[in-house]
Amino acid sequence: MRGSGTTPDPAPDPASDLADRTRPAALARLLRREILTGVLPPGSAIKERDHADRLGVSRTPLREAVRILAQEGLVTLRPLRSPLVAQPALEEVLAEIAVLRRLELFSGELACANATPAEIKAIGALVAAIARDHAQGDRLDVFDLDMQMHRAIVAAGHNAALMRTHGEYLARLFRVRFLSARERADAARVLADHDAMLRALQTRDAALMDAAITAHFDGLERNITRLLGPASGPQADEGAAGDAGAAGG
Amino acid sequence: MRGSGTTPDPAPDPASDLADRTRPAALARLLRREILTGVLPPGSAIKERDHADRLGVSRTPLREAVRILAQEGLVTLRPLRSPLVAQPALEEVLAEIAVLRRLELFSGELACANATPAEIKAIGALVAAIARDHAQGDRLDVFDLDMQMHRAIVAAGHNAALMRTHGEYLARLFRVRFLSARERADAARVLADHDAMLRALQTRDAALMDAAITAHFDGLERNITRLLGPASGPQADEGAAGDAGAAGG
DNA sequence: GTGGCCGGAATGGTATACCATCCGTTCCGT
DNA sequence: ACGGAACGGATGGTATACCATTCCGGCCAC
Repeated sequence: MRGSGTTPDPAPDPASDLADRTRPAALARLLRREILTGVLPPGSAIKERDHADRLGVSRTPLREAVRILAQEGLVTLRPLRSPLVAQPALEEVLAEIAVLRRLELFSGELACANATPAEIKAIGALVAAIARDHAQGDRLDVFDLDMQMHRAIVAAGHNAALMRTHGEYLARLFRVRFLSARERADAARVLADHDAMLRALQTRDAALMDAAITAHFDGLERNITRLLGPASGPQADEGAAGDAGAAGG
Repeated sequence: MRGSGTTPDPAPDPASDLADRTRPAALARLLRREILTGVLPPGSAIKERDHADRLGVSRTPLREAVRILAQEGLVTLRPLRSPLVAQPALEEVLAEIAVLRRLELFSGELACANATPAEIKAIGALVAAIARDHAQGDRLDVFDLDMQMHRAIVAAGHNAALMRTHGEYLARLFRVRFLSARERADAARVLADHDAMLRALQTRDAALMDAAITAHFDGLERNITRLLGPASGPQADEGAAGDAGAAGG
């Protein structure tokens, strides 16, 4: 394409799937990563000129990238002022988790009703992969696979709108879910939840699915409340996610 | 043709307040209106140069406006090709309605738990206003008030994320909900549903709220399936919303 | 000493010129 | 006569110059 470009643009990104082709999407991915890993701390300004220059692109595509991140909730736009890296309060995060919970509960119902054998099989493979990687302590892979699994369940519901909205909430809560996934205390429960979800699909047991998802989200809310609740209100947890994610760079 | 002051105005941004002032937002509102009223029919291309010239702005803000509409689902973007006015299939519309139903069910639960007396009173006023206007045959006012009421219930749940996502779905389904609202056959049921919702709030009766919302959406799905199901598929219903939308206010 | 006003720098918003890609058409070759 | 490759127009994507607004620092008046 453009000879001069030489954007780093490497492959491994946990968050998004279809973003490969357009430049704003690639920039959004890059910035998203920097936000989620703490390179761009919450509350910091994203000046168009600076970052466009830094990334070797013009302001136009960078601007679009910022808009994408804004709609994902990772940055907040202010008229005539620099966009800021979002700094969601615990209350707002919990509100989003509550919605995500409902979305996944709905997905679970739909999946139990509509999932094809092939989809169930694929989800089973993901569950197995998660358990395997977890045994090896590969937290990042586990996190990625976990997200894939949840996406697969939603996809198995065969509701395009639900998939889209669910994906938005996953992106929005990426950081917070990452923080929760670092907690290994409840690993056994998480794996049990996954297993229950799989069995629910196999037996078309909507009630079991509901229970498993509920347990999963109860755990997530518990972790988040503990991690963000007491100490950190505004100034989140910088170093927390920093080392783990920064590896990609 | 449209009076300047009296925009029906789907107002798809319940959460973000800053939508009024910026130029792309204003352009998006304009284009949204043209799409929903059928001036820009589904499937038609939105050429940046043409519309920018027509509206007397440059391509840059118009481009942003198109992106806004794309995220609302009213237009579909294609890489390196003109954006198209979206042409959702019945299946996709039903999928979105299914999600909206879940969002409102959740809202209903939250509202029953968290609504303040003042909020309940305001919702009661809306219910009364709807009944009154309906008796006078003022369909457009009814439609607008109905949307306000649903928004108010969601707002009474005090979950900002839910309000935002709910607003997105309302905007996305604006046209289809409008079509349904034109049907007066089930008017009595609609009014009964509203009354039941209000009573549910007043008595904090989550089960009743659930039943009322379910009935409401069953009716919506029935209407939509009947209206869009047999004949129209791809080429929707142009003239339908065209003249009616003009009067709003 | 303090408060208000003014001016310049910084920065997002907009306009516009240029480039890359896609599509329809045409023209050549078989 | 038909098919494919090349040309040209149309159109979205990108870069960049310019404008408007905001913020901040310093100056002046009180």
